Amino acid sequence: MFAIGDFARHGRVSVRMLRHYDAIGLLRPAHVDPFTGYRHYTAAQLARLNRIIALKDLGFTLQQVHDIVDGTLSADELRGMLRLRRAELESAVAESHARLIGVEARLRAIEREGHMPSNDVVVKRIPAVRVAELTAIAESYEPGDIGPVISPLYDELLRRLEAAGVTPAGPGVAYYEDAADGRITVHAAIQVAGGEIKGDLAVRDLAPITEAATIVHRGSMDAVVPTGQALAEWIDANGYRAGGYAREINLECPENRDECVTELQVAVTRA
Amino acid sequence: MFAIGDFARHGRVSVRMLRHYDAIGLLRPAHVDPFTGYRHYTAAQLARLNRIIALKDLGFTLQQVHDIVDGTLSADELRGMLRLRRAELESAVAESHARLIGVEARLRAIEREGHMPSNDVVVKRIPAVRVAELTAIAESYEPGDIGPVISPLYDELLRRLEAAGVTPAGPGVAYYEDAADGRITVHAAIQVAGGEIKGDLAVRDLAPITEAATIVHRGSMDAVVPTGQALAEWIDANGYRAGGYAREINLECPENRDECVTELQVAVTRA
DNA sequence: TTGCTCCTCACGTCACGTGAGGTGGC
DNA sequence: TTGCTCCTCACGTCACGTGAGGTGGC
Repeated sequence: MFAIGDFARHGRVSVRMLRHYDAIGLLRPAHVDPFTGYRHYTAAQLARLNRIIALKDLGFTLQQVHDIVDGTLSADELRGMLRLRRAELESAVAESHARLIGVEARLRAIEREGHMPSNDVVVKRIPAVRVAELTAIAESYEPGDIGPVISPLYDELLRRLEAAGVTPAGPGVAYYEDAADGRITVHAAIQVAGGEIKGDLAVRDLAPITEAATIVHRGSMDAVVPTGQALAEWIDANGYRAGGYAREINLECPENRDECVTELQVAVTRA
Repeated sequence: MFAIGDFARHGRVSVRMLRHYDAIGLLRPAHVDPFTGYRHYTAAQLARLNRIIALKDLGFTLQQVHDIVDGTLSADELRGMLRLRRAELESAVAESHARLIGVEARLRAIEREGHMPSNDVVVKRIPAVRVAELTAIAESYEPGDIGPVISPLYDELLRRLEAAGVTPAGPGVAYYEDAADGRITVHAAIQVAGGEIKGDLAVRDLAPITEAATIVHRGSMDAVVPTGQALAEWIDANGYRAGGYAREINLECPENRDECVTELQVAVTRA
C-alpha cells in the first residue's frame, strides 16, 4: 500500500490529479481511512493508472478514458472511437501546420518590410446569397475599364428596384466572369430578400464559398489594385490557390468615395 | 453604422464574441446608445475585426492579440512573439503527430488481436535516484540465469543495510549492463536517502532518464518475458528506439511471488 | 399585438493548479 | 515542539456558448 504522495511519485502524476481521478470515479484508492480520509493505493493500481495516462496521452478526454477503461465497449465501438480520434488528430496536425505556415509568412513579411502587414486576410465561409442584378461587358479587368461600366449599372439597378417597390436586404455585391476575347462580364448585384421580384430584374442565388480569402479595402475602388495584390500575395504565401476573380462587397460608401469600405472575397483551395 | 447583428454577419463572428471583445476592450463599438445600450459599429471597424481574427487564427491568445494590435511593440518584440509562436506550433504538430502514431498503433493491435492491449506503456521522465548496491555477473540476460544471481545479492544487500543501520528510502531497483563474453553485470540496488553510508556498500546515483518507456509487470520475474516483449513491440510500433536493458523497479513483492508488481523502465529515443 | 433584435447577468466548459485553513503521526 | 504529509473546500483558467429574464422599435 502506498500513501497518495508515494503513489503519485511512482506514477509521475500530481497528488491533485489522483484526488481528481478519485472525485470523478476514474481511479478510486484501494483503501480510504475512515477517520483521517487518507487515501491508500496498491502497487497493482499502478497498472490502472498507467492505462489511464496512456489513453489520456492519446488525447482522449477523461470521460472517454472512463468509458474505455470501465465501459462495456465492444471491439467495434472501440475501433470507432480510435478512428474518430485518428481523424481528429489528423485535423489537428493539419490545423497546426496551417497556422505554422501563416506565422512563417508573417515572419518573412516582417523581415522584408520591417513591420507586420497592416491589412489582414481572413479565410472564412461565405453562405449563399440571393441577389437582384444587371450585367454588362467591360473591356478588361482594369479598374479604369470596370468603373465606367459598373457605376451606371448600379444606378439603373437601384432605379428598377425602387420602381418594383423592393428594398435591398443587404450590401451591393459586384462580381466578374471571363467573357470572350479577354473581356469581362460585370455583374452589378445587390442582396434582396427571399421572395419573388417583379419587373425587369434578374434574380440569382450566388453559390456559397466554402473557403474564401477576404480582405477589407478602404477607399475608392479606383485604388483597389494594391489591396488586391496584398490579397494575392497572402494567398500565395499561405499555401492557397485563388479560383477566379474576387467578389466585391460594398459595405459602406458615403459621399466621399475615399471613405468607402469594400470587402474582397476570393475562393481559395489548398495549393 | 451596423447594429451588432449585422456587423457579426459581415465579420462571420458571433454576437457573443463581439460583446466579449467589447468587455475585454479589444474591439469597442464606435458608438453605444446611452439609453438602450445598443452597440453600433462602423464598416471601417471590420478591418480591425479582421486583424483580430487573423491573429487569433494563428493561435495567439486574446491578450496577445491585444498587445499586438494596440500595444507599442517594437518590430523586434513582434518578431520574438512570432518566433515563440512558431516554436509552439512546431511542438504542437510534433505532439499531435506522436499521438496519431499511438492511435494508429492501437488500431493495428485491435485488428490483430480483436481487443486493445491490456498492458499499457507510458513514456515519462525518471529523475535521478541514489541507491546502495551490490553487483555480480550472470551468464546471460535470461530470467533463468538472472534469478539465481540476483536473489542472494538482494538478501546480502538487505543484511548489510540493516547492519549499517540504514532503512531503504524507496523500492529496489535492478539494472543490467553488458559484461565481457556476452555475460551480464547484474546490479541489485535499493533506494537510500542522501547521506553517507558506512560499511561494505557501494552508493551510486543512477542518472535520470529523459524519456523512459515504462510498463507494469505483475507476477514473478520468472514470467517477465512476455511483458518485456509487449514493451519492445510498443516501442517499435510508436516510432521509438530502445537504448539498453530495462531497469526493474520492485514496487511490491508480498509472500506470494505471483503478486509481485514490478515496473520496467527502458530509455528511449525517437527513431 | 406579434416577431425580431438587442440588452445584462450568470452558469458551464475541462482538467486540474494553487492557495487557504486545518489536522494527524513521527 | 517542529516538519512533513495529508485532508477538504473553493477560486481561477480561456474564450466564449447558452439560457434566463427583460426591453425597445416596426
